[in-house]
Amino acid sequence: MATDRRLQFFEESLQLIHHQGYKGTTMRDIATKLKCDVANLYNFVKSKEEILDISLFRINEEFHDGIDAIIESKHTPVGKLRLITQLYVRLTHEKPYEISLLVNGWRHLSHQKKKKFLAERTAYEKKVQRVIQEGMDAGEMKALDPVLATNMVLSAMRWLFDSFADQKSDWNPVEVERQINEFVVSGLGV
Amino acid sequence: MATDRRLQFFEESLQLIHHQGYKGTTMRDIATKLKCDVANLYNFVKSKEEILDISLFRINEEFHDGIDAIIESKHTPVGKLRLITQLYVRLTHEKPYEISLLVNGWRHLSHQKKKKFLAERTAYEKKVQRVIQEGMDAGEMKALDPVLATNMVLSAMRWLFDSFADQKSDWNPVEVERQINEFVVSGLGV
DNA sequence: GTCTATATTCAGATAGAC
DNA sequence: GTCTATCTGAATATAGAC
Repeated sequence: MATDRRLQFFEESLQLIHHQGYKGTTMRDIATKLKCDVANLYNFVKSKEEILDISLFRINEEFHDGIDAIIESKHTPVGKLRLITQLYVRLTHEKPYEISLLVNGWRHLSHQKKKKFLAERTAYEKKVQRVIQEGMDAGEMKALDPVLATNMVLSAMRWLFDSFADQKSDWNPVEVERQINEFVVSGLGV
Repeated sequence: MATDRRLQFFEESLQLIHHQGYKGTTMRDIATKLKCDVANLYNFVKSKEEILDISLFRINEEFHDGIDAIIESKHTPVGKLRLITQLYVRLTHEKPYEISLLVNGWRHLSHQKKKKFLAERTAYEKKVQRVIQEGMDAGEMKALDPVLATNMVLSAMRWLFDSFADQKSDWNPVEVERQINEFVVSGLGV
């Protein structure tokens, strides 16, 4: 089917981009993987840039929608933080190559798109920061610098996409999530 | 002086590589920054690849030597882990653009060099893992998966190079290190 | 160490036939 | 949707004069 081919095009592209980087992946590399000619690829996107744009902003929106749902929920700050790490682990397990774009690929967006991405990223980091700040105010978490604490929590999970993308690793995502939460919650806990 | 120019060449190169990526940085970009012609750059290195090779393996060795000194010291596992995070924060503060290579740039090493780098990195992650394992065995740290715990601890600091490289941020590295240790030690603590 | 060429290769993208 | 052929620009690197 036509859309199957399109789907395969995006899948193979993102895998190559993860392993070789965006600039290190050529349209020829992708065509070779799909066993077709370079010209074919332009049936699916009108430029190489579109592969990055479309994939990156789609996963970005999915992640941010998830965070918003959690923040609007009725949970304690610690409970919300648990759900946020759970969301991140689940998304990363399901779509490691997409998450790879949020970690590394974004640097190669065009100037305007990069500005948009970074503004959104900052806004969502602030939302997580607010959860942590509330936890500190409520005495549920120890008083660290909230910016620093937010960076540590989010960064502590930023190796997962690489590990989930790797065929040789076979973490159980539920167990990973449980242990990450134990680390993060007691790391911030009073 | 001649070596000044060479030093400046490496500094500007690494800054550009940090911001634009290795493949995204051209010899032309570097020449423009140095206000000289592209041909000049080949006075300092015989290829673009050498910029990466030389800088990356130099900082790698510095980091690994530091870890070895800590591991051979007479400290408890928690004490050693503290010193390792302290070393990482200090190095990252002093040389954010070099650390950027260890986090991202390594992917663009040639096949053989990449193999060598990854083998060394794995070996040193195992050394840190052994410290954490000893902490768990001694009852100083809670029983998490040691591989997972090691990844979380190291990954939790992996945003610092980006922040230290950024002119707008002005973290106090000593205070950063203190808070990271509080997070990490109580994150792993029983 | 610095420049002015210039060789060579490779990348993204398009035209047009089937 | 697929191919062949091709354009255009850009990138690494070198030769050789000053």
